[in-house]
Amino acid sequence: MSEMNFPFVQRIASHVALSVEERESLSVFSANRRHYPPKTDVVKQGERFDRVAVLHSGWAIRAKVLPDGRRAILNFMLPGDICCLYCPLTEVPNYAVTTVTDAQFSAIGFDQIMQAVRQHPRMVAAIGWLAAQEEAVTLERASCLSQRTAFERMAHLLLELHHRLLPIGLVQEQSFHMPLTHELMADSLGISHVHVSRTLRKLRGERLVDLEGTTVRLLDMEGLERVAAFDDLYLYRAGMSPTAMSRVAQAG
Amino acid sequence: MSEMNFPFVQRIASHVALSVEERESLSVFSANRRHYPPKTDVVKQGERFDRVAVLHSGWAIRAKVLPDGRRAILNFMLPGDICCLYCPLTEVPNYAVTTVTDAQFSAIGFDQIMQAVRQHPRMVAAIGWLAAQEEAVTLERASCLSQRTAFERMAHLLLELHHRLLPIGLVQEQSFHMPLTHELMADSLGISHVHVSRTLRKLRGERLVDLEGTTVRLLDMEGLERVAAFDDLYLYRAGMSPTAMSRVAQAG
DNA sequence: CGGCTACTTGAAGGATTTCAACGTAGGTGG
DNA sequence: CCACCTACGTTGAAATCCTTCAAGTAGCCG
Repeated sequence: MSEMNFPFVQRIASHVALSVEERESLSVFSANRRHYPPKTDVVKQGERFDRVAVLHSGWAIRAKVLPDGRRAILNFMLPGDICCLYCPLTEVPNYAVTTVTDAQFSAIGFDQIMQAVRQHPRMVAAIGWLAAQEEAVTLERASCLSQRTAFERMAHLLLELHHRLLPIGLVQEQSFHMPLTHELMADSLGISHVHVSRTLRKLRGERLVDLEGTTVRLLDMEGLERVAAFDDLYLYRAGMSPTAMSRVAQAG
Repeated sequence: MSEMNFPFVQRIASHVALSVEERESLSVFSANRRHYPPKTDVVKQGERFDRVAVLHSGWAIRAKVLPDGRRAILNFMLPGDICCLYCPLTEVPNYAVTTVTDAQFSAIGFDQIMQAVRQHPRMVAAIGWLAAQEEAVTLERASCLSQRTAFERMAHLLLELHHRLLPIGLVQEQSFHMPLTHELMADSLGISHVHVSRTLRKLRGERLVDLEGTTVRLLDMEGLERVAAFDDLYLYRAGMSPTAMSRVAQAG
């Protein structure tokens, strides 16, 4: 086995203690690894796609596009993220997955996953854990759109990215690389790109964050969390409990 | 087996041809059926809950509440809906499930589900189908919040409810019972309850819908769909393809 | 009948969008 | 190397959508 430590494995391993064999079994999620240039559709909305996708490197978005061109970004995908878990079933996703930067994806067939699950029942928990996190991120975004002001949403987004980049080693001293245009943030936060600019300015003005090019530095985490009503529990940081583990591992 | 035709089964059967045995096997989802009065928490946000919930009758909401009391309704739950699919894993949901009307819920243990799956591998597809629909509804709601105006959102909500109530026999001649207060709609659409009132008035003014008490009548479906940019494909009405069926049924 | 909850309406205010203009940086071809 | 182009970011001013506040109505239930 080549490199058994890509972000997907990294994230799971931080929640579930994996045996060497289990770890190797996860390599199916690294199969068919393929490179995509920026702004490329990996999965097209409304077109046939019957696999599960895993992002290994780079940033991507999952988005719905309206007939008139308006775009809603459902969530940002970071290395190790999974998506399209129901595509083997529905065969036609109602959202698109599009790269933001250069990115590497795997598209895994359902049969390959089930084979790994049969060998190692705990795979169900490993996959489910990532799926639950994807759901959690998306639901919290919906809650932002529904209830928070633009200012609060922006603060929340930066904290969310911080908390998700941390476990895959992409944060150094409260700062991280964020390769997003204002338009991407706008479509994610449900505001105009002009207002993104103003909102970021206000965050800087209040000494909550600092921006240098594509680098974000969170100057005042507590202040941000207060502004955003950020509750990091929603990301299930605690890890998987032994009881949940054993309950779900019965699956095989 | 008592009554093998509750909405949960009804909806699955309309997508998957079920054998008598499979149908009976689905009765695990009717176990522990329990009644809840209106405005009662079935699942509490942040408190332990490690089962899968199924709504048999009545209306409910799935919502996130912010520390300061603001509430985002993620989706409305209708008879036959499933939720908390990841709760056996996460053990602590980051959302609440609350009844709107009198309602009957089942809470099913993960082991019971897996037992049914072992007997009838197609159960995976049946459950997955409902889960995919829940996800679809929630994502479309997020897209409404992100990109649509209050007017469009309201039109979209009414169409969504219509399309979801139809397959469980709760629509008569374009009209249906909607036991929602303006405040519930407001928290779902991300607008104030005052603006819900005005928005409904406008919909009536344009002869798109008619309201009598809690009964909604859609007067102009095409007009509504145009206003809402409604694409009913997102609900996967087409049903499950044989290829998807066989692919996923390998699970057992 | 009183008290509650839900709905409605008007008026004022605030948050956000739109429009328009300008600045900057990077990439390409002459 | 410069000219040009395009994509991205910024800023101001006006317009719009929506919220908040306040007050009034209607229905329901004790």
